[in-house]
Amino acid sequence: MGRPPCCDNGGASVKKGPWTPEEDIILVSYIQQHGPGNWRSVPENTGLMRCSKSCRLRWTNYLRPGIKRGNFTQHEEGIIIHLQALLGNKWAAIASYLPQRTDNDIKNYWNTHLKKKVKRLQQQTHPADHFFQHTSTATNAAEQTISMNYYNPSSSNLDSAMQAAMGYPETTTGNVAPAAMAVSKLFQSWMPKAPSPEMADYKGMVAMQEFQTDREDGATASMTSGHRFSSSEILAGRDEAATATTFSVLENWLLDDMAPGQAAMDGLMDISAGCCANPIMF
DNA sequence: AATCCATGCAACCGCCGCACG
DNA sequence: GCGTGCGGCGGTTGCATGGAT
Repeated sequence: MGRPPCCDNGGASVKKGPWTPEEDIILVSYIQQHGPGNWRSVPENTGLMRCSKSCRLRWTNYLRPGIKRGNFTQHEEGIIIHLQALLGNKWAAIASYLPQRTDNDIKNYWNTHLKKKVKRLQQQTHPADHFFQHTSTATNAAEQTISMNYYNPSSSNLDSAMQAAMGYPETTTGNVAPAAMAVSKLFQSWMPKAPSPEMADYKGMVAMQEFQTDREDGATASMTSGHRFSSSEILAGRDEAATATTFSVLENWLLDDMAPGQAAMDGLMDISAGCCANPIMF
């Protein structure tokens, strides 16, 4: 006996396709009353003819307070490129470092913009001299970032150190995959210190206390921004924030407010140097 | 003006991991 | 230990839009 479909909604037909403003309002007002979560009950309690997954997705990707829409900044672009190089297509993990952006947004942006940019630069870059040539002549931070991360610096210090730290055999030096895996594993161990989705929600709460959202949908905007979170909700969020404020060097680097290009370059250099000097600390 | 094509983005689908009984 | 249900994630699709021909 297989699992029943998650979205049969009690046998009623499930609506698909774009959400209407009316549906958005119903969903937002329900979440304002009950909070996000228990998505299974949302269609049942609201009368929305939508799959629970669809409700969750609509909330997290579009309706949730604090979401920043529109063009990505060069700084954000650099962060995404760096993290994609480190983590691979772990969009949720990457999004946790950009709380105002959704994983879907980041994924879309990568697929439509950054992937092409990376590919183009990979094709342009020559193996022998890519490193110094591109770090000195690339026209912006993102391109520098791409060339730093995507052109496999065979047997780079970073790769070697990572392989040593993670116990990879020396023979794998030069093969980017094990090193990338090692970096990924290390990064995963840091993930708990990264801003969590709940933390992102908390930031959203605070943001919504202070600003009127500029969302195009006026009705939805007024409903979401009109809500004021209770002091206990904010304090709960603040407690979590306190546990999340111990940033690692890498996080400081990623979230640094200095010029994006310089921050990315300096950060990468520091990490490489630190890692090679003392892989354990890294 | 009509058609074609590329692009961007919202939403869907299928799989996986975890919690729970 | 096993089955089930749910939430979450990543890949993919389909539609709307705008530019090119």
